[in-house]
Amino acid sequence: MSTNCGPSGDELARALDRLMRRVEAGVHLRASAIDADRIGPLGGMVLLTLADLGAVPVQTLVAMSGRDKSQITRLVQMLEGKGAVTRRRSAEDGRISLIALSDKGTRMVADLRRIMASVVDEMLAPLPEAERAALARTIMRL
Amino acid sequence: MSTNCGPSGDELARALDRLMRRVEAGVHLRASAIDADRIGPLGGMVLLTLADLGAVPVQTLVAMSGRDKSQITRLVQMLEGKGAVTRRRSAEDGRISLIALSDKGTRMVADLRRIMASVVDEMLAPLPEAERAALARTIMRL
DNA sequence: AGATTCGATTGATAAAGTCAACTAAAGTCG
DNA sequence: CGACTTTAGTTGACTTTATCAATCGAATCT
Repeated sequence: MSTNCGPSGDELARALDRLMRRVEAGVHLRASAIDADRIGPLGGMVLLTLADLGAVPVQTLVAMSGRDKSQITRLVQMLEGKGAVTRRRSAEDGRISLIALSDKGTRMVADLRRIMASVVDEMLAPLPEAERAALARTIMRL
Repeated sequence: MSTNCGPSGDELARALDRLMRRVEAGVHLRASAIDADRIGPLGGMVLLTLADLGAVPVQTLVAMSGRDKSQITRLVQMLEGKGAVTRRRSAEDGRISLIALSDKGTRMVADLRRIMASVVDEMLAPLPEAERAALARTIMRL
């Protein structure tokens, strides 16, 4: 498959890994500031996913997060308890309960994104503006 | 300077966040395949950090990971128990114990990187080769 | 020296994650 | 239709990971 990829594939993965570790650590350090509602990192991840996808069944959140379904069930219960998400039964399929952001959840996502943006900004500060823009365009294409 | 940044800063953060969530989920799903030695995701993170930095005190790993020092202490004990890292007291400062990869740990890092690279490759497959190279160059500059 | 700071570790406890068993709604096929 | 299998989601028991305060010993500071 990747026969003519040369060494760049490995290099890229390594660089991306390093970047991700830095972002991860940065986010983790600011966790207490970020996570005022105590929804945890996975909770934040799920809210962001919901912001991307709209109302989805639990199983979609399972697929997008790669976690166990029981964990997602309990996480959604917690988020519902905190008023961050709402659920309604699907009309077509009675087994499915559709999860969506509430107004409060939407506000929480906005906060999350603001803080994430500040972490990323800080991390990408050394890059010239042009390159940052190019990076944004490239990544967004995925 | 950042006043005329426009929406790109936020967009970039959002795109990067989405990419990271995907990589995270991809890695999580392959966890059982990746993590033959059962060192956990944080264990892998620490090994990769050690591969980047060489022999470092525990507190450096704390700073790089953003976790609690006690957690890192126990993690290092576990990694030492599995033969992935070695430790020796610093000659200059007797409080510091320097952690470094063992031969086995180095092999584990190679494995980790190989699998990470395959996940990333798969994820970046839709990009044309030229853009992937540009991306690698940009990220490596950080 | 005595007090203090700093790197690292331990203990107790809370939170997150895992695995198997279970309920109920859909789909399958005689 | 009515037994069957499958699918979405939930629950229970349990393991692992993370957190927070307290501690220990080696440096540092008057």
